[in-house]
Amino acid sequence: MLRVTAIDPSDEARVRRADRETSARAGDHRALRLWLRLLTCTQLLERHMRNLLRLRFGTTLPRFDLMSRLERYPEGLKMKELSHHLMVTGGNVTGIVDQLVSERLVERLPEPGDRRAFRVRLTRVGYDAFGKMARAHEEWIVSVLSGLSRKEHAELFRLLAKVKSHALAITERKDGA
Amino acid sequence: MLRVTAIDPSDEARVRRADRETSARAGDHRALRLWLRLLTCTQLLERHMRNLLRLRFGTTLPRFDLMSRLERYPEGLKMKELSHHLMVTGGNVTGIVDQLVSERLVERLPEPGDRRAFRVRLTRVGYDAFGKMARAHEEWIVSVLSGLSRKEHAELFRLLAKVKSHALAITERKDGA
DNA sequence: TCAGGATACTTTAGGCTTAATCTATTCAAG
DNA sequence: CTTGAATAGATTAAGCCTAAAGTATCCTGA
Repeated sequence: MLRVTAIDPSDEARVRRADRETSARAGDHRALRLWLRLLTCTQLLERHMRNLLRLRFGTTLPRFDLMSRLERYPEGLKMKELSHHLMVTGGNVTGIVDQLVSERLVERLPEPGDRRAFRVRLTRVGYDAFGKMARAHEEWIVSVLSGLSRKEHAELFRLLAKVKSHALAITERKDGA
Repeated sequence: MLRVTAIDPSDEARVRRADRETSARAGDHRALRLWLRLLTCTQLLERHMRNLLRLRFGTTLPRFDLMSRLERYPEGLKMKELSHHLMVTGGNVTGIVDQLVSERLVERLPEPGDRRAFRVRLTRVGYDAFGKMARAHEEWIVSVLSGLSRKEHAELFRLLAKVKSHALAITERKDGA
C-alpha cells in the first residue's frame, strides 16, 4: 500500500538501477525526463572513465583532460587558454597544473613579451605517459558506446549538436542579462 | 605559422566556444567525438541549472536533487535508498542531509525496528520550498531543450536509453571482474 | 547465547570545482 | 611619463564527491 515499497531496499540489484531517471513519474514532462536521462547517461560514462583511469593509470579525469588538450598544442597553452578550453575556472587550472608540474608531466615556460603569463606544455615524459593513456581511453569509449550502430552514432551526434547550440544561445543570453 | 594561434586569446567570444569538442581533430574517432559532445552538452546544461539555482534560490543542484527525490516519497527514504537513487556515496548523502536538516528543510525520523537506520523526509517548510523551485526548474529545462522538435526529443530519449543500458551492462561486468 | 559477518550510517583524507578576492603586469589615455 | 583600467594568474573559503576505515546495530547459525 505504501508507494515507497516499490523500491525494495533489500534487493540490491533492483535498487542499483533505481537511479534518477528510471523512476520518473508518468506525470513528469518530456523535457524533464530527457534531461534526467542525459544526466544519468553522462554520469554513468563519466564514472566508468574515472574508475578506469584511477585503477589502470592512477590518474583522474581532470588531469587526463588537461593533458589531452595540451597534447594538441605542442607549443603549449597559456593558463587562460586552458581554462577556456576545459570550461573550468582559472583557479582550477592552477591547481591541476601545479600537480602535473610536480609530477614532471607538464612544465611552465615563460611567455616572451608578457611577464604575467606563461605557457604550459607537456614534457617528454608527460607526452609518452599521455600516449599510453589515450590509447586505452579510446578503447574504453569505443567499447562503452558500441551499443549504437554507426547510423545511431551519427544521429545522436546530430541531436546533441542541436541541444548544444541552443543551450549556448540561451546561457549566453541569460549571462548577459 | 604557429598552429596555436588558431585560438586567438584576445578574441573572447571565439575562445569561449573553443570547448572540449568543437576543436576535436579530424583524426579523432567517431566514438570519442560522440563522448566529448555528450560531455559538453551535459556540462553546459548542468552549469546553467547550477547557476540558476544559486542565483534564484540560493541552493545547489545536489540539494535540489535530494529534495526532488524525497518529494516523491512522502514517507521518507532511508540514507541507503537515497544514496542508490542519487547514485552517490553514503558519505556524500550524510553531508547533504546534514545541511538540509540544519536548514529545517528535511528531518531524520527513527526507523521503527532498526536502530541503525532512519527515514529522511521533507518537512512542511521543505516541501513548500521545493515546490517553488521545482516549478522554476522545469521551466528552465523546457526552455533549454526547446531547440528540439517533439520528434527529436523522442529520438534523443531513445538513443540515450540504448547508451545507458549498454553502459550499465559494461560497467557492471567490469565492476564484477 | 553468543560469535562472526553483514548492514546502516558516519568520519576522514584528499581531490575537484567555484566565486570572490588578491597580486603583478600590461595597456591606453592624458 | 603617469595614472587607472584591464588582464593573467594565484589564493582562499566553501561545497561536492569519493574511497577507505570506523562505529553501532542487526542477523544467522552453531
